[in-house]
Amino acid sequence: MGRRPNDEAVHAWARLHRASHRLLERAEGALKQAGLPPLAWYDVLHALAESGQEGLRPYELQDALLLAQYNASRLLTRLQREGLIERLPHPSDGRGQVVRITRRGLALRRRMWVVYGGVIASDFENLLSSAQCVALRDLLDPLTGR
Amino acid sequence: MGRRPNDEAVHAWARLHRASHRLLERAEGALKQAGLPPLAWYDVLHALAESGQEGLRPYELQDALLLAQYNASRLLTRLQREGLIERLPHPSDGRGQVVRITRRGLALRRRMWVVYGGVIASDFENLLSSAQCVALRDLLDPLTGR
DNA sequence: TCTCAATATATGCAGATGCATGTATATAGG
DNA sequence: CCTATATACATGCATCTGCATATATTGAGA
Repeated sequence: MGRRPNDEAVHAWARLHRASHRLLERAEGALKQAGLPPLAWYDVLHALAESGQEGLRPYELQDALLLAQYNASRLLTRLQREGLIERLPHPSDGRGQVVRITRRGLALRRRMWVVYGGVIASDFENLLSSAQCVALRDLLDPLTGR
Repeated sequence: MGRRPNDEAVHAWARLHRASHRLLERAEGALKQAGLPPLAWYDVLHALAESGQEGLRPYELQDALLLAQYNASRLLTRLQREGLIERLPHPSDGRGQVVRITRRGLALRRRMWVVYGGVIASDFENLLSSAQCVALRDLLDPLTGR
């Protein structure tokens, strides 16, 4: 574990984080400029929309979105306060709850995707061919694993 | 700008950010566990060390590290408080200052690199061949530009 | 059934961040 | 030289985040 990384690795490492940082900044900026909430809200709404009316447990959202437990808890509180999600007590597990997206949440998700998807299209897809996207994905694949 | 991104792009986008997020989390975790300051401190110390005794203007650091102006200002305040850098009034530009790393700063940078470089080696270089690092870098290159 | 460790979620507090704005100096145009 | 605008940096305030810890419930085993 105490090894020294070689130059190629260090440069690739730096570029990876720089690219990610810049792109996220763009996306956040575009959302803000459109008067919309931050990306994290979209991620939650998207995951919940995909889960259908089954909804998700908060800990499932944590895992899916790489959120810290306390961040998930408070993020859900904010979304709930805006009427974008609902939190129901879990029928069989008294410790937990089930989170579901509301119609308002679905509507906001759609409005956010117009902006968010637009950034992905113009600032990302625009600069990479489809094959490059696949190649990038394959290269990053081993890094994503846990 | 209002276009819809295709699937390959969306997946690659997601993986890029997920990989970056996970790796940074690892690095931050390793530093914290070693009782060392966060990555942002390393980035500043590294940039200043590279700049030699010339030092850098705060706005140069902002550009190099993609920091918001107010973040840079406060980050430098913290580093200064710990004696890791010094801020001198700029000789010819009365608005500005010159930031230089101290010997303490150089020493901390070295200690941080042992841990940080170790993470890069084990969690990144370990999973990608040298050629893959180069390929990754090339793919990300167009995304880095401004 | 009682106890204990593990799991699910929430929260107080301190520190970090974003946003708007403030202060000072520099530079360009008349 | 004077004024207007741009640049460099700092900061008050509200929000968000991390960290530690609290609360409730479940499940496994004695």
